[in-house]
Amino acid sequence: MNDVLARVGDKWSVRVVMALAGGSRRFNELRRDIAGISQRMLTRTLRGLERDGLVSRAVTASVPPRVDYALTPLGNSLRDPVARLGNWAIANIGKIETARALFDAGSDHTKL
Amino acid sequence: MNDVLARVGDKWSVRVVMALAGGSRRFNELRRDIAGISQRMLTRTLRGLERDGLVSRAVTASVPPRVDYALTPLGNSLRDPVARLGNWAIANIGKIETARALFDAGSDHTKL
DNA sequence: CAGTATCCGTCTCGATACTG
DNA sequence: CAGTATCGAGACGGATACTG
Repeated sequence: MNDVLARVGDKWSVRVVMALAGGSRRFNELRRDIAGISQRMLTRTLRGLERDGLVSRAVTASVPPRVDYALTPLGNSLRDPVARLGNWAIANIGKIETARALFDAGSDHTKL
Repeated sequence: MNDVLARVGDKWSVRVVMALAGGSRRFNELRRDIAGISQRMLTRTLRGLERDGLVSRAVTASVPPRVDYALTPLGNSLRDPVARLGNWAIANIGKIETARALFDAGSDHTKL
């Protein structure tokens, strides 16, 4: 279970899954959608997700080449738990940052 | 938000939060409950969760020393999303391992 | 367009040993 | 009991260059 959670907890994996939530995307579309990801990391993340059966890869032999990525049913089943976690993070990021500031300022963490 | 997800999605953090879901636990109780965690990783994970205001740390000065960890209200609000993620991982670990085996056996991508 | 290959610094993890 | 200190292997991630 640990390695499964590691995949899910990876920041790039989460962003790729979220980017594919709306439907299939091509490589460079993903690259544009996911700000800050390098080509290398996008490739590696997609391979990892593909290996785990969460993402499908469809190659169209043409010039220029075309590769479409999409969530598999398994990948889709991950959307809900990931979205809930994401929503929690968005809702509570303020509290967490406050707690961090307090903790870092002094050992006084009796609040929160 | 990435750093929040990093903390929350971290495999050890998830397991610690799940272990504390039933109530407060002492250091070595957690160590026993969470199979495979090293002392160092448990300490680091607890510090991280404490810093983020998700876990409280109560020291009882005695011999031997006693330290109780528990979820804060904020930590408790995390229980549900984390449990969903954990349940997803437990429910789908079989499918993922099958997918991995297929992927690794099939096309030889040497490495990732 | 969609990758691979390579280099390289940084960070993480786990094992081990020691302590109040 | 509940940590801290230290160390080395390896994973991670960015930058860059090249290719079918």
